[in-house]
Amino acid sequence: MAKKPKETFEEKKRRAATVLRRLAKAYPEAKCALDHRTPLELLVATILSAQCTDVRVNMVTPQLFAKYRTAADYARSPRGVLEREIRSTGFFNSKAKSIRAAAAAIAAEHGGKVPDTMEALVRLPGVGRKTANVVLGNAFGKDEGFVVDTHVGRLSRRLGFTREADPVKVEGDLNALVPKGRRTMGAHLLIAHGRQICVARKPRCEVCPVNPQCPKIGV
DNA sequence: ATCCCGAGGG
DNA sequence: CCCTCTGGAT
Repeated sequence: MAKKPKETFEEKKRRAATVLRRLAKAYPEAKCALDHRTPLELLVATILSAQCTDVRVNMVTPQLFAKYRTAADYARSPRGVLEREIRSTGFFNSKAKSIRAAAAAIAAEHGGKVPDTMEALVRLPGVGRKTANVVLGNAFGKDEGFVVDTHVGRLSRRLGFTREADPVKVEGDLNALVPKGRRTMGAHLLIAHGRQICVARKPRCEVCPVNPQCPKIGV
C-alpha cells in the first residue's frame, strides 16, 4: 500500500474553498437566507432560523418583511398575531417574544437602527453570540470569525480541517483556513450540510456534494 | 421514541 | 451546569 502524500496547508486551504463553493451551490436556500437583507431583516431571519431549516424560514419571511418594515412595527405587533405568522418555524412563542423585545430595544435605545457591535447586539433581549455574529458578518461586513457549534465542529473534523475538540481551537483553525468575508456564510453552509446530509449518526455520503473533497475522518 | 442551525432562566 | 420552549424530521 503506497502511503498518500501529506496534504500541505496551501492544498488544504484550496480544498476548503472548493468545499464551501460546492456547498453554496448545493444549498441555495442557505445562501438565500443570509443574502440581500437589511440588518433588521437579517436579525429577524436569524432569530427564526434557530432549530429550523432555511427552507421554512424562507417561506415566512417575504410576507413578514412586507408587513413589518421597522423595529417599531414589530415592537407594537399585537400578541398572537406575530406568533401565528411565524408558527411554522417552531418555538413561535419564544421567538415572537425575542423579536418583539429586541425590536423594542432597537426602537427605544438605538433610534430604530440595528446596532453594529457585538457588545450592543448581545445586550438585545433574545440575541446571543451566534445571532449577533451572523448579523455582524452579513449585514455590516464585519466577518471576523466562525462561531463553532456542534455541527461546525463535527464537519470540520470529518473534513480534516481540524483535529481539535475544543470549539475555540476549531475556530482558530477555521479562521486560518478561510479568509475574512467567507466565514459567516461558511459556518452557515457547514451547518446546513451537517443537518441535512452530513448528519452525526449516519452521514449520507452517497449523495454528498463534497464527497470527493472529504477524507471522511471518523466516519 | 429521539434529536435539533439558540436563548433565557433556574 | 441543568431545563424549557416547540414543531417537524427521521
